[in-house]
Amino acid sequence: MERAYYVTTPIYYINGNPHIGHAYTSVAADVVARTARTFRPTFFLTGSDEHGQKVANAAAAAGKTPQEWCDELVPRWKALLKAYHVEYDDFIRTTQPRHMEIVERVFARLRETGDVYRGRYEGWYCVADETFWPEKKIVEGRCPTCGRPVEWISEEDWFFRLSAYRDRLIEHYERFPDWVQPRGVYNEMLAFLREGLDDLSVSRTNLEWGVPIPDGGVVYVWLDALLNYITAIGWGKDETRFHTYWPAALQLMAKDIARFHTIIWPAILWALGEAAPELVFAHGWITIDGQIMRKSLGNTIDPFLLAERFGADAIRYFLLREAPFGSDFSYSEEKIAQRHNSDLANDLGNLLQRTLAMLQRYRDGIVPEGAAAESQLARRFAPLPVVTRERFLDLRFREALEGIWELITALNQTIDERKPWTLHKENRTDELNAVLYDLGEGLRWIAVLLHPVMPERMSEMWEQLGAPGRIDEDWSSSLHKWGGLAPLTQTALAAPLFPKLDAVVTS
RNA sequence: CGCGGGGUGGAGCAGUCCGGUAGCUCGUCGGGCUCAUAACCCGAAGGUCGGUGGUUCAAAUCCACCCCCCGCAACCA
Repeated sequence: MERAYYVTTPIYYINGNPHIGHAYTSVAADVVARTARTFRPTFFLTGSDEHGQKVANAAAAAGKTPQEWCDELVPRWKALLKAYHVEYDDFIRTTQPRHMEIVERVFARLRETGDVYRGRYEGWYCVADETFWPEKKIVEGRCPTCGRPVEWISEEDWFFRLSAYRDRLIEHYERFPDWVQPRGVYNEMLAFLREGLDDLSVSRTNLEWGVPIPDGGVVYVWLDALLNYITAIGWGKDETRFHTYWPAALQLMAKDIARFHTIIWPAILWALGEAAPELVFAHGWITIDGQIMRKSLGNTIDPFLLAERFGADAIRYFLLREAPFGSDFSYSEEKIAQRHNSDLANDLGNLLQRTLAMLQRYRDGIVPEGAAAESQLARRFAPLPVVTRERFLDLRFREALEGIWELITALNQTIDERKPWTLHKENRTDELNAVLYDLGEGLRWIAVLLHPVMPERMSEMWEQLGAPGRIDEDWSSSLHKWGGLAPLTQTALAAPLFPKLDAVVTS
């Protein structure tokens, strides 16, 4: 089987409800996956991380068993993905046998190879916060966050020999300077490596909610969770399938968990004799008034409400257009509304509307024969599909969208310059037909190119144009040349695709 | 202490790696058009690119120092 394009999101930790940040990562991964799918085998994995202390606590607080708690929450996360039109190929749960069995085997194997060994973990521990604190953070024997006295804990644990992989990691970073992106994260991780690495404790003796270790305790959730990326694709079970996907083409996440994916994860993979992923991309945070969105700050955004208010496609567009992917960016409903109105309603939606209205008025809604090959637009935008695909796959979403918007602007300019209403009045039929055809064809291109970002709305547009074939075909055939819109097709003027939002509702 | 990110016209941001007329969106002002969701198109005003010094024929971009904002400082995930 042909090597597939394998893309992953983190598996989401379900100790609470999803917020817009979760949708952000998933949407970005979805756009990449949808783009890849148009021309090669693709596998998009997402899922849920269900073990660990916090889930156990959340469940206990709700008076449920951890498993009950997870079973109730998972549908909510799947609903989020559905609400945002995220089309994943598999959703893995770390409580599934297919995952847990493999985690047990990995743990056993790492013990055999000596990468996991018995050691003693000691440190200052705050019972209330369930957190270990480094010596220098302790304030007069008290927890720096809650102020309660900390205890000295000393227990037997299993350790992963992370320090042994330090040199190889540094080498890998130097040899593949693009394997971690964006650049800032790469620099930070490399600097961290150079400071030195300690071994990592990978067992928890005082916890039961996790993958059990034969001699007692459970596997540390991060080791458990990271392994999902390979348990889902058949590691240790189906070598052929596994190697069809691995190494992953793209592992996507927010930058707060970059360290786990760019230092611990490759070391684990190497310990298992596997390759590191090809690209780990850690994107920025969504901020509100310069503050990080956090449950504890009470400023999280309910993604379901947001999708309802603006439409999922408009939010998808906003998230990817507003800032360069990778940097933090500040969120506000006002900005969403502004983007929606100026880019989607005014530039794009109105372009579709005026085009269909003219087709309706001058040609009974029938696409005319056009002098397609000689079109200026055809020549100017011929390279756009290749450029756009490249940008989507490189996660330069903003640049990709800006490029597509050049076509939208060019079509609006064309209307202004060629004045179809004048051509009609003066009975200059050939010229009018050529302009109308160009507009229809340009919109067909736009629908195809924007489909990965706004699948629902672009499919509607596709139908209104009466375009032939499938919108998610390989671009090298659907956009091979200017002229794919079949003449004599019936178009359908409909209600505005992106109705303008009058007032900005602030919550 | 240290590490990382940021400080660019009224607002929000590109550009900085690989020096060479400072760009985009929104807003403002003026004009055009009437096919269209009071939308679209054209033009204008507005910035000594945080500060100081240095390298250079030339610096937002490279180097040094300083100021301000934010994050990290690891085994909670």
